[in-house]
Amino acid sequence: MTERKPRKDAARNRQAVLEAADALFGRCESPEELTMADIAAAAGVGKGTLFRAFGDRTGLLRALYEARLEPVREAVETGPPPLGPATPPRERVPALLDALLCFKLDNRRLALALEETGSSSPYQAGHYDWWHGVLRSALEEVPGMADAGFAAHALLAATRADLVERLAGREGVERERLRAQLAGYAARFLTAR
Amino acid sequence: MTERKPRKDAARNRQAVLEAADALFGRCESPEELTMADIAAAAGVGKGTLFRAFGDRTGLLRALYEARLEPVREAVETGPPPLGPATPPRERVPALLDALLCFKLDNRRLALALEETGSSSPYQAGHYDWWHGVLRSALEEVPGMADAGFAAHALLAATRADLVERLAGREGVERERLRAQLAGYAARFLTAR
DNA sequence: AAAGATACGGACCCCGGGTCCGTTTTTCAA
DNA sequence: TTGAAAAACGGACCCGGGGTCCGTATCTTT
Repeated sequence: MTERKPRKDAARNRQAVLEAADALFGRCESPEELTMADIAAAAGVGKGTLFRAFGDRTGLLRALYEARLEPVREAVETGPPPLGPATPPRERVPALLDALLCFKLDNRRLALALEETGSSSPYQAGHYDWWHGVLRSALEEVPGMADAGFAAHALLAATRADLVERLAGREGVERERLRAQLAGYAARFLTAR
Repeated sequence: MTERKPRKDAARNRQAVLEAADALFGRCESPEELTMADIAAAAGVGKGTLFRAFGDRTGLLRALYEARLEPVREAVETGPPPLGPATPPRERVPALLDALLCFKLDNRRLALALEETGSSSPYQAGHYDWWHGVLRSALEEVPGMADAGFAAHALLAATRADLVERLAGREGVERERLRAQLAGYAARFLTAR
């Protein structure tokens, strides 16, 4: 047993930081102008505390992201159709992509901040592998689907945070239109052969 | 006439920097550990010179990238099939994607460095818009293709530098296999309906 | 050849991520 | 209840890298 329950103040501060950061990311324009010191200040906490709780900037971003993602993850793993595991693949694949797109739209700044951290992100954040695994297995069940692994990567790439930011942000494409476009793209891919 | 021809030493130094940086990016492991000071030193030049010539880090990266891309650009704009403009779209689209993939494979570090600069890159680097324009017009000529603009974005996303880095680098997928996978993906998308 | 224009280069500035350590709070056993 | 050990606090501090500045060197032009 290497688990020791954290001290009360530590838990409280961790929570405060999470909430403050969450709020700040929602407010700010671009995520890289949001400094660790800012977040610490907003949470009423010292920088040391922040780094002790999350290790580094990436750690904090990941924790935030993970918390936000949790409901989606649950819906995908144990929820009802069209997201849950009981859905037939031709229906589930677009549903997964749509859920991911909506998630990125709802968490633009955060996803952006996380995906542009260090080299070969977001491919080393745990959730990517999870998404890839789920999508891949769904694709594998589609008759005539070759290279489901690569296809999963390629489809996921269509929801990259910076692409979403460009389309929804800079070009002003509305949410529903973007969802429709992605759905159309996925549908075309799925109906092939 | 705002054009004035540059002084001889300026031109020489610019060239030296370009060559030094090019060599260094080929050699180094990950691009973010390659500092401006390093490049200046390798080129036998002061930091000031480097920044005067290229503005900032991104400027240098762009100049390098542009120089490397030039031949490809030419092949696409005025070359013979399957890359050139005379190619029928169903053949040209995969050819374009393959050329882009090969380019990224041949310039992994550089592409990586450029794509992870600042927020919403690489979508603000000029060459992206160019690729997107070319691919989009090719797709528009495919019968039954809806939303060619989005499709172009999505297909381009499948060649993102960090994805290529993960597949070719971390997972060790060989060049030919990766090309085949991308080709298969594109083919499936194109033959739909 | 000499002066005006342009470029050089490295010391210097700034800012943000990350660390350190003296102080404070919590925990827990006696 | 208490006191001492363990854990957390927080902000001054460090460091490295991008970018600037300006006195000096080089080129260009007449």
